[in-house]
Amino acid sequence: MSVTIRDVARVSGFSIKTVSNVINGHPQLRPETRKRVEDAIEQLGYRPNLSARNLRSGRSGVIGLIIPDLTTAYFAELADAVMRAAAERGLAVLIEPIGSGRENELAALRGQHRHMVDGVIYSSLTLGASDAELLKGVDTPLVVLGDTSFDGQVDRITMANTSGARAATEHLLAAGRRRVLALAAHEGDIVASAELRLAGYREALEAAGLSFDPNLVCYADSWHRRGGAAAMTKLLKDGLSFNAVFAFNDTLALGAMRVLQEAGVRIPEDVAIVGFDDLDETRYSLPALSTVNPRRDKIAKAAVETLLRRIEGGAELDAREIETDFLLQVRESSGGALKGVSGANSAA
Amino acid sequence: MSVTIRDVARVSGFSIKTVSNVINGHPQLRPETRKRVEDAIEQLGYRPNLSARNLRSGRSGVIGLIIPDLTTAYFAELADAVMRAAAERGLAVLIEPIGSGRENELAALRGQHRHMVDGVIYSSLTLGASDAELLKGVDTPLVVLGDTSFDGQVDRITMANTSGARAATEHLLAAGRRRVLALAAHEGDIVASAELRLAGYREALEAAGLSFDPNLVCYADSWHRRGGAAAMTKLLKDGLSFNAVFAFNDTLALGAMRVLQEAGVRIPEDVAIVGFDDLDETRYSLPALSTVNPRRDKIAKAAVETLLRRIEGGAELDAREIETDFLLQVRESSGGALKGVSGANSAA
DNA sequence: CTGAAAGCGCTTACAG
DNA sequence: CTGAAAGCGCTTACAG
Repeated sequence: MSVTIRDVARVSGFSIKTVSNVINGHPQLRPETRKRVEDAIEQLGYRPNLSARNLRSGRSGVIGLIIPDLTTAYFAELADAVMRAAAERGLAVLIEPIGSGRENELAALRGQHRHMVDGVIYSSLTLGASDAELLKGVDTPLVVLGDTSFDGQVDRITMANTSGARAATEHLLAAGRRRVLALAAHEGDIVASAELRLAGYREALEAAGLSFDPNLVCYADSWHRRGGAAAMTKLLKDGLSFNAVFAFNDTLALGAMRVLQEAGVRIPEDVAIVGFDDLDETRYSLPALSTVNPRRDKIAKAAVETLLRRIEGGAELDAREIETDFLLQVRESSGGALKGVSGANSAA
Repeated sequence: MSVTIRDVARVSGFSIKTVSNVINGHPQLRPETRKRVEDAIEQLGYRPNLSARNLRSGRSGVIGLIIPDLTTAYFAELADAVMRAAAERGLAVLIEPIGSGRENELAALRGQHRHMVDGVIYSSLTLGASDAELLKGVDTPLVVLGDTSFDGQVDRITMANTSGARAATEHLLAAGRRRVLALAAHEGDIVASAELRLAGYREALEAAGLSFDPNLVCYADSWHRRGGAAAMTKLLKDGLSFNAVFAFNDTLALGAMRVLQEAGVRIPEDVAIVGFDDLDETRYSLPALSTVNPRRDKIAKAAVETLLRRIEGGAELDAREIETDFLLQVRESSGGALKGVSGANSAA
């Protein structure tokens, strides 16, 4: 019923092979031939059948994206970025939300969609360095997004946790704040990124000649708004003194900011705040939240490119690790008038 | 290189046809035959090649979901629900975020992924009744999610806008509040749902014997937090008197609530608030937001079932319109102790 | 540059 | 119940 390459061949007067050459953009074609074939394609409304093409080529043109869920802003925005990057390379994305927990993550690696996709981008929270063997055993091309190193055994894209955190802290210190609270969380196993961001925080203190005060490091019991709010409530009750906050992610920052404001603390006059992630909503909070933009666009692009390279190159290829740069997004919560600061790009 | 049905036939000692029968669960098979084939499948680790199956059957097992974007909480949660519903029917979902604007929406109907999907679920903001012809012209099976009626020409799933809004308003009135502000927005062309919700609001007033006061209907200039905040700021400045707010969506409610609290208004003591959508974050706001749960789970399930019916039944089938029910989710912002109220289910 | 033919892995009438 | 064969629409050596 639908138009096939055969119809195009018949109408254009050329062979199937020639039509195929036109479709696939082979260079050695007489312009006139190309033109006539294209006219026939246009006239018939021909579109290649992807199932057939895939059957032949062994590819599907679809990549998988494994994330915990789509309702957390962070992952929704990550998915959005990956879809855009994939679209640019003509790929479609099949999202597999797997819920939280280590078992789910492991199960996803053997998921049912594996046979529909050419490769998988896998945003992992719970896998650790000791799982490198496991990941190598996966026969689907795989790129991991995450902060845990797998000793160069798996393709991985990561964000500038340490340098981004350092820049955020330095920005607060540069404004004259000397008591910068570090607000982190333990929940889940995202510990890797918390450690890296803490390291950046300490680097900034050191560079400024300030000593590290463990009392200024606070752990919320979740990475969400509520966790940030609860932690800040406790800190205020305890009477801790500080004039700036570097929260390890935006939702912690938003929760903490909320509690500070309810307590009559002015932001940024009394306490300046910077978050991490640059979620869309940070632009709309009151005041707008300063934050570290981890360049999800670049992460997504690097992930897609790396996956494509792996799909084409096969398992023998050496694993690649890429760390993208960051952008310090200065908004109202930490000053306002300052310009954004660019981060350095480093790769391993 | 990979295991094919042929290998299974060889190892099991049966013909390809018999193996195929086992895979596709045909009933007329000797248990022993089935067992031996299944053993061979197990032993070889055979998995059907979907491209081949799709080429043969003309199906892909993938459905498309067209939404404006994935970074808006509402659509992220909708996408999540659709993926769950699809997974239950063995389908994968290809999300196509198309940005906002009528042109993008129209373009998406002819999108490049159309040939990879068996059908499309389309969450439309800007299409109107006059576009029914256009939608009928789409040759891909299509189910629309939205509040605009297409005169029964297109399969459509919609939520209980009017009865949900009525229940929300009645809940506020039942608590003794007599000046209930209706907070809506104009932006985009989501006007259809705004009108339906306003109708529910008016029904509730009427049923309670109260007259409708146009001054209590307020339009923000966007459906987002910021719009709700700006509108509420203006209302407070104008000195409008009210003791309850029914916001037409959750983000408007959250923005308004924020401004009220900053102005020292206690919630729910001074002003009770109810939103619409039951976004995940409403559970974590301070206070937790009461809201109308539009049962995205049911909407998604109905959409997938209806699409499957259309895919199998073809274009001759009569179009189906389904309105799902709702659940009033009473939380802290409007009282707290009250139980949730179930909505009636109606279908056209 | 172009044509005829094989084959990707599967399902499904058609015969037994 | 089961087997041999055709064909879904495409790409790609292989010959010209």
